[in-house]
Amino acid sequence: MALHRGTRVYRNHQLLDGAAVALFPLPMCGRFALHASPEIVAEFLSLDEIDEFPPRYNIAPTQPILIAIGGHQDRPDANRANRSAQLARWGLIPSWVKDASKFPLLINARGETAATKNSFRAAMKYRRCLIPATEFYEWRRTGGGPSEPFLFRPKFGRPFAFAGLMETTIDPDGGEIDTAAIVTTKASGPPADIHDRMPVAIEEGEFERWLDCRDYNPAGVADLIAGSAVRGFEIVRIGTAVNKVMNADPSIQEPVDEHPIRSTGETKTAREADTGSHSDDVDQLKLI
DNA sequence: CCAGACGTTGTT
DNA sequence: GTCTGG
DNA sequence: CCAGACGTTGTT
DNA sequence: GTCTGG
Repeated sequence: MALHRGTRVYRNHQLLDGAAVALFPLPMCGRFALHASPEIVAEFLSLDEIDEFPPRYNIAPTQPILIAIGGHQDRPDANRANRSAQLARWGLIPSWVKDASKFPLLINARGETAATKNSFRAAMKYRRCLIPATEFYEWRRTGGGPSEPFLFRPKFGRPFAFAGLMETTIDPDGGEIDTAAIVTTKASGPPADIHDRMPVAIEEGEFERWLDCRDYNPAGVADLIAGSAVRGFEIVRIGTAVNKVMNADPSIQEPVDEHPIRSTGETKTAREADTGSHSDDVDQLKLI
């Protein structure tokens, strides 16, 4: 690990007059939830079948996550995509890695560069996947104080899907291990107030294209990443209980404030529309 | 040619 | 400060 | 992503 | 396996 750490420092800096200076300003998604029923998720992803799974409110790196793969309609009778769901460890391990313990945890892949990186190139070309979720979490770093957690949730009750990359590797015991990472891009709109990076979400109408690695190469899906916007979400500040992975019950999602501090999308939130409470939040309402 | 990295986020 | 575990 | 460890010798 | 640095 010392090697990697040293390398990172070296690559991000350049020696000028003997002093290390940053070459460029280094401007995510590290936690999410999935508590829709398996039936809803299967319908959402057009899966023929799906195993049971429990509701999870605090999914963290290294844990198993549900992913959907496949998608080319190679069955003549298929009007629904030929997809399947399975579990993968969150933290992608490239197939050529000999000792995963000496390799950093790749929970995110930068969408801007993933197609050219050794670690992601093959997955970007051959093993794109979707990662269903019902909410995700982001932390806002404040000056010196503790970071504040925020919940990003769709304004209308439906799951969404992250753009994911999947890889299969062989563990020391000879067993196959499937791993996955979430694709990220530069944050824009309201999410940018929380964090510089955000996960890429794929619209339902584009599931097929993202998953179909036979007919669409990385260039053929680049627009899904570049044009990604986290639309139709509201962003609410939540308590710090989410910080601890052990805290995994629904209460960790309870808002701290009365209203969402931000909303993404074209209109005011459903919640505000229902209650008619515009008030202080309206001027903070920003559109993507 | 061989050796060694292969990544993201964040920080200052 | 840095690494590991979840 | 955050939280929590970060070590050795020896013993049960 | 493939790329970069030396």
